[in-house]
Amino acid sequence: MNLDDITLSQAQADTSETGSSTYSIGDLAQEFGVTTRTIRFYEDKGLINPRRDGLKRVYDQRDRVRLRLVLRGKRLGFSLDEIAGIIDMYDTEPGEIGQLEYMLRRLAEQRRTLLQQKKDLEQTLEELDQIEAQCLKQLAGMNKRKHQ
Amino acid sequence: MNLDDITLSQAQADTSETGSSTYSIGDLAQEFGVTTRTIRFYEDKGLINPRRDGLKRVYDQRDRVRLRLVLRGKRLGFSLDEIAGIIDMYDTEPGEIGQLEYMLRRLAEQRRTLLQQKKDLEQTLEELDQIEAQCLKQLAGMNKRKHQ
DNA sequence: TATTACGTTTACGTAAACGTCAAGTTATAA
DNA sequence: TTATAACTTGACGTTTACGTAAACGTAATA
Repeated sequence: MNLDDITLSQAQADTSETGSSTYSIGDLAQEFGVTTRTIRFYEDKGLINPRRDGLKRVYDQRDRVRLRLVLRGKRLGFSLDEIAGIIDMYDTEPGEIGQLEYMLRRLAEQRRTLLQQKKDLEQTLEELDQIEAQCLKQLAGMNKRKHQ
Repeated sequence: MNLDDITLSQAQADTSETGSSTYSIGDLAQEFGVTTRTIRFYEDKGLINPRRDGLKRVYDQRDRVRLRLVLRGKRLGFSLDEIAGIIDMYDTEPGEIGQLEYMLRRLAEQRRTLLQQKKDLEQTLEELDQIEAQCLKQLAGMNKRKHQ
């Protein structure tokens, strides 16, 4: 395979992070380990809005970042609706003063949720440690008897 | 209302954390802010197994702790199936050595998941901070102009 | 004794988040 | 030119996690 065989989309994808590269739906699906159906579904829910080249969806860096945010939100257990609300905060231009105050309240609420999660997370991790210690102790005991 | 009006279940519930008190399904529902339907559903999924007094479900401390674990798992975004797997680790008596090693592998995997979540969480919190700073800056600018 | 409160099972309904065809278009490779 | 790969839009199916309604039992209260 020589250089002429490299497709345009592959070449552009290869500019990686830096340039204003674009991606096909398949590119993103592969990169993030999701199906194209999933990505289209997110578009349906208004989470991503790629440009079109004819019919085909063309994703740019901004779309890619949005997808990354969606997937991170999912790993944190948020619903797509909640994620939509969160991502909106990322790139909403808040015009009036009321909007700003509303946004600050939402930020505070979101922070509360995340801090509760952090507590839950740390408790769970501690408990895992205890269980693991128990297991190792048991295992050590069994090895001892085996070697007697 | 005098002391004779206090029902047995209320009196027992009042021994709070210490004693080997029992609870009705309604008691737990109220304490944890879920519906009785939810609690029965968790039982259906094998997450809780209360004793019975005739037909009525009677929950003890162990059941209560289990419910607490389920709800914490939910706040962390796990499915009920995943939660079942996690809770099982809490009170499984691992007899043989193979079981122990299997459990250690599961613990390690669970830890990986939680640590990824922690990363996601901290990133998100940082970004919230940035957005909030932006908001406050905007707001400060608007107040300045207003007082000129 | 009738009502109210709380409990039970059974069963159908529902929203979310996709999976899975089907049927067609477009561009590149053989 | 034909086949293959990647894309498109429906549209129906599926799993999860309950909600909701029906129809009934039981126990304390008015």
